[in-house]
Amino acid sequence: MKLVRKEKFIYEIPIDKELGMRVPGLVFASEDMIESIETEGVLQQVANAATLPGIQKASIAMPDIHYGYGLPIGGVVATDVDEGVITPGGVGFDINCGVRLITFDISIDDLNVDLESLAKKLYRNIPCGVGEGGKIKVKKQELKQVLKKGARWAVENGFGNERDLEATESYGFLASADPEAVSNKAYERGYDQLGTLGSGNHFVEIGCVETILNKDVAEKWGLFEKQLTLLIHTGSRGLGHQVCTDFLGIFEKSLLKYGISVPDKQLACAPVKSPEGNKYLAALSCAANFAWANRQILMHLSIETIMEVLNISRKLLNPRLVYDVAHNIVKFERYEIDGKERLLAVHRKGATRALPPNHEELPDMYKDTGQPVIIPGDMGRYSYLLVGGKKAEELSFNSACHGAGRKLSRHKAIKMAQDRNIAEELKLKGIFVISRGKRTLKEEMPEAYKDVSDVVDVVDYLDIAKKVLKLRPLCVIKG
DNA sequence: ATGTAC
Repeated sequence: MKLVRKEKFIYEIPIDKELGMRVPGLVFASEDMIESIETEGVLQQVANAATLPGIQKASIAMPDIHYGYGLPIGGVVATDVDEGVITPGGVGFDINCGVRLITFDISIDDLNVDLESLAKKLYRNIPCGVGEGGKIKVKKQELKQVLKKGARWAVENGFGNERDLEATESYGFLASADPEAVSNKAYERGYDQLGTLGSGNHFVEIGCVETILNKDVAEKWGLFEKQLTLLIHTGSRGLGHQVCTDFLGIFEKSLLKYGISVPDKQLACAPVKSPEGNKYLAALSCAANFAWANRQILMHLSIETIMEVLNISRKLLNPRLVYDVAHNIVKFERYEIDGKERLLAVHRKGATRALPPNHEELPDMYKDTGQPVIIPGDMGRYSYLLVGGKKAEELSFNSACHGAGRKLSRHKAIKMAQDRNIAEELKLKGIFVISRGKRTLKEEMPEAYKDVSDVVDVVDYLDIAKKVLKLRPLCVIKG
């Protein structure tokens, strides 16, 4: 695949008419990253996405990009709502997979419990693992309310407060949700999965602020060094997975009907303004709302556990949600294209929204600074908090990276880890990890990922999002 | 990511 270096950290895949590319590909990465990206057929996926009807400006790849279903994970594709398509491959199976960061009014110097007992208690109280349900069980009518209201449903049912909604992307729900668009099969998978973690790269992590990198913003956001933090990464579980599966099937059949040809079947799509496209948007929004309710409940369960173990009141602990971001989603957003304002369906698949200062969609508390952008790394090193930058609109439809990005496939990681005891290795570094699945820790070992610092450096340099602080993990719960 | 295969 032809790749042209345009300037530092910006590479272009020129338009290949034979392939049917409508726009170029655009890759944000360092020279070192380009080498690993080029080997996996990932760039072919970036080019394939550029053939989608209605795509605007470029098929965009973030520095944490890696091979995915249809489109790479770490991709941004914006299509015109009137002339373009919507595609499940551009969102991913785990609809509204995302991450939220919570801070506490407590320094790790004042922590009077050992981390191991905190990890054990969290593991006991957080349902985790593939296919696992939790204690919260809802019937169909109630689940419909969840799908309609998102995080608000959780708040109305005692899991959090109004301020949490202010500090959640889209205030924790998409109004385009229609519970009638969701299949019975998806409902079946959702009844007992509210407030559950799942598996794979999902986690609940207690950590602390290691280094402040932007004193001004950190101060405005009330963050300080050695501050105790909570990071939660999960999505819409089986329900969202089923919604994705359902519509991949529907779109594969409707391709012919709409005369759309795609270079890869996994790019199955439909016009945004078709009955199929509308229904996918309605169902995807339900799954997104389920995920926001899920993270809201998980936050509540985690905070209750921390209060119990630390034997501290809520008032003293003072849990505060910094922000909740979605990194697998499609959103309708307005952008100026060739001097004309247009409504675009911005697909972010493993990409985080990064709104710059003064953006109209920002809540008042983040108007002057820009949006908090949360970038989790691997469980053995660190994670980052950034803030939306000035070049995000011009370069990436207000999107940044979403994590460290896989360096090894799950299969390769397991093979390489062999008989190693990853939990024991991390314990030597002072990080207590408990996982339900035997293989999960091998798949998720630090070496399976790029160094998140290198990834974050790229978006920081390009002013897509600027670094605010670095977090360090202390105990991690995984599925 | 995922009732890791319907």
